[in-house]
Amino acid sequence: MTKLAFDTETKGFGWYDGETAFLGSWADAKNEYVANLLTADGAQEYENALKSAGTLVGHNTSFDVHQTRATLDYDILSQGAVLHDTDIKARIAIPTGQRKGSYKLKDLTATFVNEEAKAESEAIDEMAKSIGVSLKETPEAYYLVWRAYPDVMELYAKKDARYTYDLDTYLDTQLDPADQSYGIEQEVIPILTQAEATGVKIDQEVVQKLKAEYEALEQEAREPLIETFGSEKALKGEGSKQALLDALLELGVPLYRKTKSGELATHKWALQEFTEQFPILDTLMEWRKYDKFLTTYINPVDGRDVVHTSFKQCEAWTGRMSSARPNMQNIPKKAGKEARSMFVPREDHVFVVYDYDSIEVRLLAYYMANEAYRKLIREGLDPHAYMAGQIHGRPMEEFTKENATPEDRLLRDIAKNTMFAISYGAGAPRVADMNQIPKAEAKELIKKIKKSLPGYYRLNSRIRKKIESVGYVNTAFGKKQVVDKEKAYVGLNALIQGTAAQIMKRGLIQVHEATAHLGAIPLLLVHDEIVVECHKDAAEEVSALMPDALCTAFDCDPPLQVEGGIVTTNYADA
DNA sequence: TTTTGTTGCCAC
DNA sequence: AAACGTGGCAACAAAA
Repeated sequence: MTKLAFDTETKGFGWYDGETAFLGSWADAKNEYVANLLTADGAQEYENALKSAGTLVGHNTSFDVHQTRATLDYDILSQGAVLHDTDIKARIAIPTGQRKGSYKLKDLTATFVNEEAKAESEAIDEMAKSIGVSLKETPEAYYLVWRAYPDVMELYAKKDARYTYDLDTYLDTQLDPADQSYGIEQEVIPILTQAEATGVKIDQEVVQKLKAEYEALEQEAREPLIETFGSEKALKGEGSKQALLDALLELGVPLYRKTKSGELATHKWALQEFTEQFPILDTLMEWRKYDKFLTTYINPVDGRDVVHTSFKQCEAWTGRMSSARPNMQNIPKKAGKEARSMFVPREDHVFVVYDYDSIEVRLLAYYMANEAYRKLIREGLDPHAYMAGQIHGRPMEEFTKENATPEDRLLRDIAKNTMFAISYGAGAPRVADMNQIPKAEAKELIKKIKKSLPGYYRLNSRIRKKIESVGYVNTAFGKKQVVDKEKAYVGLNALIQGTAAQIMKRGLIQVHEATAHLGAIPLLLVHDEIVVECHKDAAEEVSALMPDALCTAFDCDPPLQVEGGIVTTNYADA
């Protein structure tokens, strides 16, 4: 079976809104081809070419699959061809940190395969300018450029397919055989594509209810603010940042924290310590919350039946995924968790939701290789209660969820927060902030926790040495996590988070393998959480299969564990 | 005018 | 001694 590289030229990102493709191009080992997808003949020719391939290579393949499905009503995934993606392959073979420059097709090609690629993207820019459109602003600009200069655009479309083919060939020589990462990514591609294509159903009734509710809350918070500040200039509109600052200083709020650029900061960390003396600050923070809720979470779903997010499989250098347009990975859970109730299963369907239980802590225990700490977690004891016990020199039982007094419960939570912060490489100032304790105390806390983690120093110095000598650490699956030598303190985080991200991807693959025959479709991936949609009749079976599929993604001591189950109502109840 | 940067804040 | 990591996005501000 032949290998083909393929590409589509499109009118925009909104394939689900009819912003379809107008050109399809493809390349085999020798030749390049292009077809006008707006004609029946061209569309057929493109479809036939795709169908003939045993291996298909794209750059950001998911997007082209969506475009092809939307334009030709032909689903590449149904054909069973092996899919490759040069964007993802490049990010594995030449990791972020090692590569300077972007992972765009033409940039990669110019660096590794053919220098003239760079000139072409500039030439398209020029053509766009000559007809007065901006490629950045309006994706439809590509269409307009094609209409104005069809021959040139068609030539470039063919070249894109050629570049993709040649880049793929080159990248194959750069993949490290000891690194399993690309194989994992490759299997994830079609699963994510299906998730994007299916999308998540929105309950408009709930959207409208929440919208009205939050608009009222916003109004309610706004009034006292306007009264105190003298006008609404301090809230929104031109000059509002300065106006707010002026108003707060006028009130006598002794702001002192600085932003990155040296201005006085007004973020919640800067405000919270003065709320007792100036209750209006609480109102301000509330108002911001309502405003954020409306603009960021309500707007993108207002009036939509289904949202189709776009997953970026390897965007983060740690290997984590990200989600955009809209970002489905930062829907509020604590602050305004009602937002999640807008996302619902389709009729007669349910969500089956599972997430890995404390995966970072488990991986930390695994890597520290200390039997006592491993055992603690293996036996299901609370590692944060243990840590609180170590810090305060008391038995851990006094800090467990069941036994702890409210004060001790607080101490346990501080220990927990600090654990997370440490694994992210945080220093004393940040720990002091998040726990609302003095900096000196935070420093002491960090020290005690590190000392109570048997094997922590050994692990950390091993990671630092590795970074200093080769510039990266390897995840459990061999992925290179390039770490700046100046910032070696993030090495532990790179290892833990990178490994966790890959476990999630393997879990996703196994869940798909185990449940696809039941009609289950993974819809959302939120770092350590997976949301699958399936018919209610299949729910029990899917739910029974998922824990094992997820937990066997990586064999470690202590073993992985998940929690979750069936949700019939909405995402908020997960 | 358009583009790019900054601030603040949501998630894990 | 000091250092929190990864993202996306809205709104505003400044530069081109």
